[in-house]
Amino acid sequence: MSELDKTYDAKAVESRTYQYWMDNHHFRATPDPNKEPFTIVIPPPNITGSLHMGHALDNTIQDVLIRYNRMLGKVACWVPGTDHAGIATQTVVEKQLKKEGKTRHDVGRPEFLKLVWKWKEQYGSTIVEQLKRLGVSCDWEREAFTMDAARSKAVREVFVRLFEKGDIYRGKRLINWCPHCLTALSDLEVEHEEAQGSLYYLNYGNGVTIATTRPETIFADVAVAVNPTDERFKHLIGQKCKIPLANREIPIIGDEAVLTDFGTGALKITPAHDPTDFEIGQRHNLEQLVCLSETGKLNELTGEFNGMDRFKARVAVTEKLEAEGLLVKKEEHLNKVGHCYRCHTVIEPYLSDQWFMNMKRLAEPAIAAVKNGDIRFVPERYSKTYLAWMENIRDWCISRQIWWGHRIPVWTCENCNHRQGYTQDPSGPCPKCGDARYEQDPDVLDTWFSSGLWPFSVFGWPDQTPDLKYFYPTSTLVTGRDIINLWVARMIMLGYEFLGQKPYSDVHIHATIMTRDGQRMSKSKGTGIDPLDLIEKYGADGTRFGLMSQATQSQDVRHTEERYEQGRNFCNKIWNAVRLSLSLAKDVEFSSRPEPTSLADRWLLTRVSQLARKVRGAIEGYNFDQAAGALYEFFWTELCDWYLELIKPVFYHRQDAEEQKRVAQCLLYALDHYLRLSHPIMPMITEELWHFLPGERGPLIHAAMPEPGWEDAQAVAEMETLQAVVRAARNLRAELGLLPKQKAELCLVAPAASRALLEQNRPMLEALSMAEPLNIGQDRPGKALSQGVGELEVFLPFPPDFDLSREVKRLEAELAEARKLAEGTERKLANQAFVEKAKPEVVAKERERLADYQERARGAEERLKLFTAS
RNA sequence: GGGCGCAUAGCUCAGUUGGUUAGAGCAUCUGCCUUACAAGCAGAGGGUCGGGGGUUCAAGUCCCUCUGCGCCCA
Repeated sequence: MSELDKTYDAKAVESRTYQYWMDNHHFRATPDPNKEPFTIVIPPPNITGSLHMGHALDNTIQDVLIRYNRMLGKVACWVPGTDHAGIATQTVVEKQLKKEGKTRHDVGRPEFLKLVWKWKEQYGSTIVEQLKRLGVSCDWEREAFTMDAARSKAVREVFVRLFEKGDIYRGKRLINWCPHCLTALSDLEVEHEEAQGSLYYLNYGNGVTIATTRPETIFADVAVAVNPTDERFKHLIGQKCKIPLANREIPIIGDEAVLTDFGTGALKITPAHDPTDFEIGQRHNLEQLVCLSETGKLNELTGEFNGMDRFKARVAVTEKLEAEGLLVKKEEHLNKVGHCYRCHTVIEPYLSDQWFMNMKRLAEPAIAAVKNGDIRFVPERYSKTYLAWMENIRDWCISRQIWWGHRIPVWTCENCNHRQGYTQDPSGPCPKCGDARYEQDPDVLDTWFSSGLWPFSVFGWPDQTPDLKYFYPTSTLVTGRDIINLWVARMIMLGYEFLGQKPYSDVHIHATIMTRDGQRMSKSKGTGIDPLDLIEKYGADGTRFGLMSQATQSQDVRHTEERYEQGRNFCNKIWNAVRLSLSLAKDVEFSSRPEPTSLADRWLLTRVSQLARKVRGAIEGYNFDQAAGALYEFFWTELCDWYLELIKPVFYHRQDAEEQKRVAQCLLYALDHYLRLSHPIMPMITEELWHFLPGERGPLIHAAMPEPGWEDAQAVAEMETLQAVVRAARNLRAELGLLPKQKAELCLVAPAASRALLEQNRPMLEALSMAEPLNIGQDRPGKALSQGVGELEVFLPFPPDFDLSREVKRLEAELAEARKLAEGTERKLANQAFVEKAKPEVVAKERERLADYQERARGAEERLKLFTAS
């Protein structure tokens, strides 16, 4: 293999590595009965979308899981795909038409759909291409689209089966209507926002004053309701009052749903325009009068206001009421108003014929699954969000009055009105009357209907494909909390209903990435961050590392660019350290069983093993920040700052070929393990470097994930002592203002027992603390700076003109600190309750600590005497 | 109104089941282009863990309460 480039070029590394994987089909997942599957279905991004930070985080997590499990030897299958995004896509194409001065009705349904498909072919894969820049290892040969033939087949099958069971039905109900998009929406597609409005008090005669936020709907009033327990009004129940302006008499009824402390306690009932009123109306068998049109304008029922927009009408009606003296008063009022999730228009509760799915029955097994742990939310708290929704679930309005989407597969006979669902377009006569004229329902299905089938539709269901048998149920779903009910809940319900099994075992809900000041990122406000810009600046591996280092189990993380910069710097560090290592280990063969002879080697390999344990545990527990943190700490601090520095003398200043080989093999072994452990998070740089290591190397993407192995606790303890000595020496050198390369005499004073350790590691100590000469003994030198390290002491002799008072001050501080700690510990141990009640090992530890503090205090005191005595 | 979450160094965040002197990155200060890396090296400073109360031998961690912020559901 050729030489490693002198500088790390993320762009070059990333494009050639990704190409290498693609060319060799390394992402392909094929069922293998001898192996365990590990499966993830991607949350399909909208074809209208472009990559944002949420996608970047979501997909990096999925890629980490997929790559990790692939390296565990499983058949890792990550199915990618996109969602047709009904309203969003239709709107995009309608906007295009509008530029030509046309509407979709001008071109007609078939022609319009052709245009949408054309748009999809042209732009629909933008986001998929952007995902590839992140380095994700989806099995691209499995790419699915919610409206392709296979997915459409699943949609029809599900619809028809539920329709035939009676679980999908048509009904006239109060639904959420968007007067701008001109379609029904489900409850979950309405965003409630607080808005400052007014509460109008209107005189309805007969001593009744009602309070309403919507005076423009009085024309559709059919009753006034009071609470039957309300002493003020109960005598009026059964009497009548009169709608102002409309001058229509309506009954006064009693209903427990009326709140006595809201407004006046009397409520006008408009069943066709308010959900609460609708229910009250049903209980009392009231008429449902409609006073608004589909576009939110008042209709002929309102007389002179006919044709006026609902918000203008609110003002106009109020003015007229006031003019006629029927407006009693007007108060400021804060209320929650529903808005369309797509266009932000105020939603109108609207009486309309729609298709609904009965959810109660479907919800049962889905609730049980989460309660009994069959499906696990990580973090666990999100199961509450899910259960709260599911346990109060209402029927799902699944029909949309748009054209782009899965058209409802129900045909109605024009002759006998017989309705039938068809999995394939009907070709024969009506099964009821034999008439050949029937028409398909014009509506399409809610987009979430098809995404709800995603975990099995992507494997070819309803066909019993080998893929379906092997990969379903999938392993983990990774998504954001905003679509737990919208999407996750529906997948679980439909999974149990049609496959009789859960769609996945784990649902990992990751944090939402917010702006720096904690706001939701928004395209319209321009506060969004484009992940592609980050990739451009910091590389995909650097960006991924930055993302993972922030991937905690908290609710939100605020975006700061420093994390990605850290990721980039880290990649650069890895690149350079590998470059140095390869130069040191030149011509050395790789060994999977190196001989860790020196203390440093034993320590390093122990740390490698511990790292493997940490990384595996962290990824398996969805603690990606911990995995990233452990990888960073090991590599930067332990491998680079310590190990590489202390083996340099072996190669630069000593000529022992055997020693060099042993050390190089330990180093290569550590790198080999390290690249494998960090591959899931930083796949491209690691794959590239992997091939530069000596030895037979297949693709890293399919290499085995290291397991914890050989460990030597004593080596770690000894190494920690030596590190402390070196730190103390450097500290003292800084105190004296010595330049880094300036050698200076250093004295280490230690009891005989620890002196052996120091002697054995003399070269390391000399090199890392620039000591020359290095004296190891038991006598304290006179005029020297000093610092205690456990039972050891480090002395740095100083020149004659050195200001003693400074060192005295330093030692006094050291003494005071040690005494303070010792006293605190003494107090603790003197407390009988502590000694009796605390666990024995805690007490024992505290005793050890006390001895250590006392030792330190004594040392500092004695060293201080060296100055003050003379 | 109900539910969930957050508040720890100047900034962004870690801190397992309560148990060393509460950590990291960035920023700051000092000194270094030391033959892998200035996207770097060595050293340093910086926190009464939002306020109050409680449980406990022991609380950043558990309980209650208040304040501020965010999200979800009605």
